[in-house]
Amino acid sequence: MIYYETFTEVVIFTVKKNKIMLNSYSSADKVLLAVDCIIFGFDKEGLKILLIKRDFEPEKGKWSLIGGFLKKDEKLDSAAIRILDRYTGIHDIYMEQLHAYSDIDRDPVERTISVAYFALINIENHNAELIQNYEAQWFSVANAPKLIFDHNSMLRHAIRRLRYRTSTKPVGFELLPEKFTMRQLLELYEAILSKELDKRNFISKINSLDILIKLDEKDMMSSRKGSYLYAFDKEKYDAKLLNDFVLNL
Amino acid sequence: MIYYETFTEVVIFTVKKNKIMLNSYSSADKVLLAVDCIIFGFDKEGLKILLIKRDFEPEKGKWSLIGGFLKKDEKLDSAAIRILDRYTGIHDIYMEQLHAYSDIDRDPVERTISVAYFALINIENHNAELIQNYEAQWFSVANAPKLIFDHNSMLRHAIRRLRYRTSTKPVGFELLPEKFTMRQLLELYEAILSKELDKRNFISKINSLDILIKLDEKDMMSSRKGSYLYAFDKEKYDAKLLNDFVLNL
DNA sequence: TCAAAAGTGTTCACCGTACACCCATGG
DNA sequence: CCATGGGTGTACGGTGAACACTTTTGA
Repeated sequence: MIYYETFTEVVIFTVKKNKIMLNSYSSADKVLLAVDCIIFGFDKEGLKILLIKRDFEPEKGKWSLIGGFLKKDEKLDSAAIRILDRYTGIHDIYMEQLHAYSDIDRDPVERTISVAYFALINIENHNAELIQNYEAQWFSVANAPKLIFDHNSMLRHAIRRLRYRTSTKPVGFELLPEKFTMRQLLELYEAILSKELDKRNFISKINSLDILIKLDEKDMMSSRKGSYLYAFDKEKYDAKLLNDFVLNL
Repeated sequence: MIYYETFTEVVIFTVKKNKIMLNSYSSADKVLLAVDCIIFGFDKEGLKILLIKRDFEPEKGKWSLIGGFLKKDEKLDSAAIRILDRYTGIHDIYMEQLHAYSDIDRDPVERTISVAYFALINIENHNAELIQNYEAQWFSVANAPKLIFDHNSMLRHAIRRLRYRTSTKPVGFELLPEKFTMRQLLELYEAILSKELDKRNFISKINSLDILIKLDEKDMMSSRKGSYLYAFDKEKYDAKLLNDFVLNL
């Protein structure tokens, strides 16, 4: 095993002259790598995020994103999936890497770099187990509490990304139950974009995407007339997730 | 100092009962964190990237992005700036974090996570020093060589981001010399988007952004008539960099 | 019969796109 | 005088945005 003072110039020259095979970057600093998940959900009250209460010092009692550390033999995507599963029992959902946060003192306990992920889940499918088995709790995005470290900044970042995603992917649907009404879909997009949308324009844009199946079933809860339920055409939906896609709302 | 088996559940419960202040996440794995820079440049031959020849095994003789390791007391943005400066002498340029790459075996020497950055520089301003003092070399993006590790994938990713950035920021200008012709600007955008643009439409869109100053000077090199040189209106330009901005080409 | 939400089309303004000709100059 | 690149304007179609009335039915 060979050790060098620093990588880059030193290593390059030393090795060039001796033609030695490099088999470690031993002298480079190693750091803790955390993964934090911004988990969005949606229900009739609006757009929400899932938080846990930090139960140890420092910052005990404050709310925090769900997070954990990357393991040696794991990639970041897998760590995000593992951490989400551990805290919520949820898997197989939409997740996307957001950004790496690396301010020196962002975590007062120890120098830690954090890679944030954001995830979309539908609350209805998972809420019961969540509340019962885990210490996680849903908060309205609009009035999220103060979070530890730089988590508020991650959240802001994630909301921006989520807004952008609405124009790029049919991402909103990840947040709804299997069957949903047009009104729910509309309100979801309104919550994400935090602006009002015109019902007629919205519906015609959505229909032009051609990814919805209008069911024969009606939801009778919300009105006397009842409103049709919709579901995704899974195949067309997945195609849109992969291919280019534009939706201006 | 207190040690725990793993962070997450174990730590949470142990500490809760004893009300001990946590001052290290000692048992969590630490990893090497690299920073790799995709550096775009532009000249009359088109869009280019700056690469260095890896001069030690493994992968000796192959081309590589410019990279290095994050130091303990440095944030990622600073590392990217430091690494770029070390290899090129260039600083004060546009840089943006791209993505964290973490496949287990992406670096055969040792487990390394890499955070990629992309940067835009104008070749004319820096070329002389670059070629003389450093082992870096410009390659046409269109026929970039095979790169080590997952660097080709980073490059693809960076090109996609750069294309998107053209619609979000007046980013192309970072790549041009201080004074430039409309034709140069057009060709830059054509190179980035790798498609032909209509000269008249392009010019009117650019003019509508209201960030250019038409100089009294002409470039007589390219034609008999000569073509006007332009420069940025720095203030308006910076405002556009910060604020929302849309440019569909 | 009325309250409450569902459902449905049209018009207008703007923007992106396609497209062609004259200008100035050096050789 | 002519070859070369520079510079300019218009017409069309599509899309986003604004906008209002009828339908259904349970209470």
